[in-house]
This record gives sequence, structure tokens and C-alpha cells, in this order.
Amino acid sequence: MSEELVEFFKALADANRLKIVGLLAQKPYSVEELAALLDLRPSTVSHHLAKLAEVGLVSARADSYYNVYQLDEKALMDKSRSLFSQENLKASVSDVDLDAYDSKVVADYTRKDGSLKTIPAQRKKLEAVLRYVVKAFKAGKRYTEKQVNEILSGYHEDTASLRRELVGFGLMKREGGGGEYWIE
Amino acid sequence: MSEELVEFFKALADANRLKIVGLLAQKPYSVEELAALLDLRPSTVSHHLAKLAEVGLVSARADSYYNVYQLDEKALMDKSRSLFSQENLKASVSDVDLDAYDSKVVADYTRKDGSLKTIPAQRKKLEAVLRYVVKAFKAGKRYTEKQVNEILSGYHEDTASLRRELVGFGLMKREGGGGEYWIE
DNA sequence: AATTTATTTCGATATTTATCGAATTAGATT
DNA sequence: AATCTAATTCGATAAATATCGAAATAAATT
Repeated sequence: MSEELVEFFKALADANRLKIVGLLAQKPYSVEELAALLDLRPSTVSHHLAKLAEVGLVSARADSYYNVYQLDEKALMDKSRSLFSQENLKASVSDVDLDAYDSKVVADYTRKDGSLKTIPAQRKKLEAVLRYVVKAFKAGKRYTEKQVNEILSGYHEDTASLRRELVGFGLMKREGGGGEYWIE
Repeated sequence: MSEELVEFFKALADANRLKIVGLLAQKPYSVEELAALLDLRPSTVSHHLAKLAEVGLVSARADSYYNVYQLDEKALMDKSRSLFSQENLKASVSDVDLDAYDSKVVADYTRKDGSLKTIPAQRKKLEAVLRYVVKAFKAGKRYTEKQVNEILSGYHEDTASLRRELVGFGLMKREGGGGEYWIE
């Protein structure tokens, strides 16, 4: 998962940290200076800087008494250019179960034996249920209307509606005249 | 201030909201679908979508029973391109008092009459105090060493050190042989 | 018109987090 | 070596917020 991306946004989702970035974009500052400029305690600023450093936006350089922080402008630009790249967008959903909606709907509408309690009225739910039902057919194989009804009867007595909706949503194909059905 | 920028980052500083953006980047989804995909209650998803809509990243379109949300890809790209622009960086520090550090140091080192308690040993603080002292001189005007000492004596008895440091930090210029001083 | 359904709003709760002060650590100057 | 000083760490507290469930709203189907 793109935990890293969330951390990056979290690092910048604070007014004081944004101010620190803006200040460091002009010149390096010590913790003490930043604390005075932002009217915060040094310990608080140190905490903010640690968060910014974690995501690689700033780094420290020891200079006599002081710990001088500087902005990593290259990292900033790199990040900003790739923030909403295809890779990042994809990564953000990588651990999402894309079938969760269908599964939930099917679970709601089926009995333990797999048959349908009712045929959903709402389009989106109907689609989900039809995608479930259509799995009973083999891709490429030809079925007569009688065979289709036979299979659909295992799901619901209203086989005619099921058949019509399957064709209507394009999940099942029908040969014009001969009454042959198949899925692709 | 750039409150808007903070809000934008806050809107994306949450794993579930990032997932929503990633999902909507592929196709529009209803609240109910997103809730199932993310394993959250619809009310929670609605709350997240409201935050994303506030910063202009998503918008809703009514479609029969459902409220279908879509990603505003244009807004996303516009934002991502300008996130760390000079304007935004500047805006983030617009309400920061850039003299706050000097003011704090000067306040720490001066008496009520404006004279110095001591001359700071730390470089950064010394600089701040020197920037304060140098204000007693007029830009462009030429001063003899005697005049310089006269003015500096109002700040600290060790006028020689003050004079040397002022020149050393480049805040005051000295003509090579003649013993003339000025500031630019 | 009545009913169903998805969405939003609201109030409450639990988690996260920004901030501070005190104590500790690390470095540099004397 | 002893002493300053800035920075960090730690513990506590207060503020912000993610989440939920219940209630209210809105929209469409019957």
C-alpha cells in the first residue's frame, strides 16, 4: 500500500509545517530561529522538523552550536511531479478488494444454497447479481433456451426475467433467430 | 494566508480518502459502492467525500437512486502542478513576522534604555544584536572612528569589539587607510 | 400518495496529533 | 575537564478528527 503517500500528505497537512517549508525555501534556519518566527517552543518545532525529515523534505546540518535545517528542493520537486501519477493512484487502491461490492450484494440476495431470495430492483444491485448468476455458464459454449432456463431455475423461478436482464445488460448474447445463447 | 493549501493537504492526508481518489480515477462510484469497497459505513464515506468536494477534487451527479461521485481530473492536475509554486510557498509564510527572531534576541539582550547587557557570544545572536545596533548609523554618511565610538558607547562600553564585529559581519564598511566608516 | 432506498446530517466516542514543559542528550567553547 | 547551549526526547494534556449509529432528508419507483 502507498502508506508513504499518506505520510507525505500528512507531513504537509499542518499550517505550521507548511510555514516551515516556505521559510526553508528561502534560506536554511536553525530550530531556535524557526521557533521564534513561528512563536512555538523549540521542542514543538523539533517535532515538526522530524516529521518533515521522515518524508525526506528537509535535512539537518550541524553548524557550531546550531542544527541548521535546509529544504531538499529536489525531493520536493520530484514528489510534486509524481504525486498523482498513475503508479501512485494505482498503489493507493492496491489493497482494495474491487469485488467487495458485488460480494456484499450477492450475500444480501442469496440463500445458503446460492439461490436468489428476490431479483433486485435497483440497477446496480441487479447487475451485481447477474454477474454472479452468469458464472454458471461456460464461455463459448452454445445453449438452447431450454438449457438456459434449466440452469437459471436454480437461481430463481422467474427464469424469463433473469434471461431477459442477462441479455439486456450484455452479459449474455443471443443469436437473432435460432434461440441460441452464449457468453463471451 | 494560504489556508486553502493546508485544507488541500488535509483532504488527502487520510488513507481512505486517498483510496477514494484512486478509485474515482478509474471510474465514478456511488457512496454505497465506495462504502462496500472500503469496508466503511456510508455515513463515513459521505463525510470523506464532502471533504474532497470542499477542495474541489470531486463532484456528485445524481443518477436515479444513486449519487454518483466523479473525480475532477482537471482540478487534480492543476493543483498538483502549482502545489509548490513560488506563489504558494510565499503565501504560506505571508503572515510570519520575519523579524521575530531578531526582536526576541534584542529584547533578551537590551535594557529598557536600549543599551546592551552583554555582547552575545553565539554568532546568530550576535548578528541579530549587530543588526539592531547598526540602525544608529545613517546610510551613506561618513563617520570618523571617534564618531563611531561615540555612538557605539551608547550601547556597550566595549566599543572596539562592537566596531570590529560590525565590520567583520559586513554590516559596516571601513576605508582602508583613512579610518573612515560608513554603512551602505 | 405511499413506500422504498440512498444519502446526508447530527451527536457521541475513540483515536490521532499538536503543543508544551521538564529532563536528557549532544556539541562546542572556554 | 568543566561548562554552556541548542536540540531532542518523553510524558502529559488539549484540540482535532475518523468513525459509527440513529435520525432526517431527498428522490424515485410503485
